[in-house]
Amino acid sequence: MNAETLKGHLELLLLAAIQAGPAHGYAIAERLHAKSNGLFDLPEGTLYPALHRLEHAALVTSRWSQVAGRRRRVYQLTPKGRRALTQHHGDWQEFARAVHGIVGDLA
Amino acid sequence: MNAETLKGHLELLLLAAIQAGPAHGYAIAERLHAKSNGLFDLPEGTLYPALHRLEHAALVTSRWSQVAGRRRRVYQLTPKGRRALTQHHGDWQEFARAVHGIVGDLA
DNA sequence: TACTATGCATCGTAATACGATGTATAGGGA
DNA sequence: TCCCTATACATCGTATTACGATGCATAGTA
Repeated sequence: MNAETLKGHLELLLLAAIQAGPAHGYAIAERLHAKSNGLFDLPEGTLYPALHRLEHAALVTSRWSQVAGRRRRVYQLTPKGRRALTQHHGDWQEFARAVHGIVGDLA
Repeated sequence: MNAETLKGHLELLLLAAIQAGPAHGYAIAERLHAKSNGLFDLPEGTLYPALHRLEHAALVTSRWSQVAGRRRRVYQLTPKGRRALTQHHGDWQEFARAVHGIVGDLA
């Protein structure tokens, strides 16, 4: 997948993945990978800074968890995050409709 | 519209707009504006560098034109540009399907 | 006269995705 | 035992990008 394709939509995807239930970074990446049929495969350099941005923006909170000797940072949506997700979702639909209106002629 | 939303999809939109028929920069922006119901309103700082990138990549060619005392640079798709458009269109559909698969649960 | 629309262009900035790299644990295969 | 892979976190530096600001020029309109 083109590197630039994701830009501007990553936040939506992460929020949506977390909305499905609290999860740590690795699990979030796996959810996105599975639900996209393998299209999305977030590298660490993309995933973790993005999660930190979400937390900094108070859209998610995190807590440390210890599972089988491995530490995990588990993320959860805040009410603000849920609102942001709704907003992003609407924006996405509007954007996708607009793109379709332009390239739809080709189909 | 969020500034980042467009990222990575601008090339597709421009190619699609030009595919509808040769056009100069201003006209291309108007087509996108109209076909998106006003959502896309490309500023010059976005439009012209992007067109230059397309030409540099040999996806479009340009020729100068003089209309009513105003000079215009008219862009046209190359065969390579047409192929790129097809490719981008496929990529877009794949991407949009994947996003829908992830956020679709919210609807 | 001044403003708006048309039409081109470039520079600098901020944001972003990501490759590379590093650390650490657990488990399986050679 | 040794090594590789998967899991799990993190940061740094780079390239790319969209875009605001700015500038130039013409035509029409208020």
